[in-house]
Amino acid sequence: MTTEQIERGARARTRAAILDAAAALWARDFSAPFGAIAERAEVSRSTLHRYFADRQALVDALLVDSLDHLNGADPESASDEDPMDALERHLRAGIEIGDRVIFLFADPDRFAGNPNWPADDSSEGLTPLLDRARAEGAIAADIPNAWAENLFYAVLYTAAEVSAGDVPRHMAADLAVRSFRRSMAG
Amino acid sequence: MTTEQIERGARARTRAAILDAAAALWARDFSAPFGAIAERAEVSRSTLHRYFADRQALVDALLVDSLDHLNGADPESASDEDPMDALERHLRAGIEIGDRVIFLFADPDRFAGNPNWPADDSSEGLTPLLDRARAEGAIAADIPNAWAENLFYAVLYTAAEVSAGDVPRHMAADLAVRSFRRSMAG
DNA sequence: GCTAAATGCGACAGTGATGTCGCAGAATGG
DNA sequence: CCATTCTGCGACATCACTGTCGCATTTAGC
Repeated sequence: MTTEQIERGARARTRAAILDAAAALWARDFSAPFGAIAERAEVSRSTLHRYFADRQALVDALLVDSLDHLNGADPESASDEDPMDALERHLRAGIEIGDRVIFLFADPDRFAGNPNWPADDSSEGLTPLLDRARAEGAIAADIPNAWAENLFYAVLYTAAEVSAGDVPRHMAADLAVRSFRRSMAG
Repeated sequence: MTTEQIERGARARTRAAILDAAAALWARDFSAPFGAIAERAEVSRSTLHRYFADRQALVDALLVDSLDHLNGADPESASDEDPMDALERHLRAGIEIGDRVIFLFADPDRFAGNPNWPADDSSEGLTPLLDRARAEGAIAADIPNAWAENLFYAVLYTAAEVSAGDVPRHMAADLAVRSFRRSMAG
């Protein structure tokens, strides 16, 4: 390969395959060993180590990659958009990349202390959208953000879960949206 | 100790303490080592091994114990009880034993192939209650059991999760009940 | 076709968890 | 008070995963 920083072509594809494999396995079992990830990605363990020197490197890379997926799959909402519609888009986008989301949120303190993990101050994440939705009455006043946000990801998680079974993904997504909207209603 | 099968007294308490410790740790990290569980249970690793010969033995014991908790904490509903009320009692009972529930349902195929894991045939688990609730109109006709059941445990999981934080347990339970009932409404 | 990069294979030592012991002290029950 | 049981401590071999090599082979670029 050339000396450029940004990988592309075959190398980028291999890297993506490894991240996909890691997300798929670590979503279910965060203790899945490197060997299993390599096998799933159809690379040798040696190659995996050439892309990611150690476990921490792969965890970090998958963390930022998953966050990119989550944000990138869902363009920022216009400030005049209905916040509940924005949440719905965010939910549907998340279901499309289920493994990444499960990896991110399966264990709430998996990335505690990781500099790449977004701090959960009130200006980040879902909070502004939830606040706006509550101001509009789409979320009942007595539902705290902690519950709304956790339930959001639980519903997302469930949809990703169910669509791995016999419920088609689009149907799971519809059910998820419907369940979340009704859950939040006052 | 005598030769009786059923343990009681101090030995039963030690056993229960170990199971509690395992549930608490494994709920967050299933790869938590035996040493950590022993420490949390305030027993030596040797003693832990005297109660449960190997990891699999403890996993199995915790599985059946958690299922017992889940079912036992919730007396069978009278057949004339409103099915949605029965589900609510089941949900509230589950939240009381959050760690056990998280341990049971954090990874849907953690116990795949385990003979103690209830087969998901339609005559078991929540299915009869869900069917009755749907017949009464408390659950919309177009919500499949797969979604209802998975969402039930997701809501339960979320309540257990949130009540480990700054939301008091009774409030989390109320939010969970409310969210589930509204999610299912037609 | 030639060169350089990328990959697979196998080996290696290091590490942490596991499961098994024996022994000595503490707790328990008659 | 004595015998039995339970427990903690530390040692031990074993195992699986990890991270690092060197070398041979394949692949890709010019």
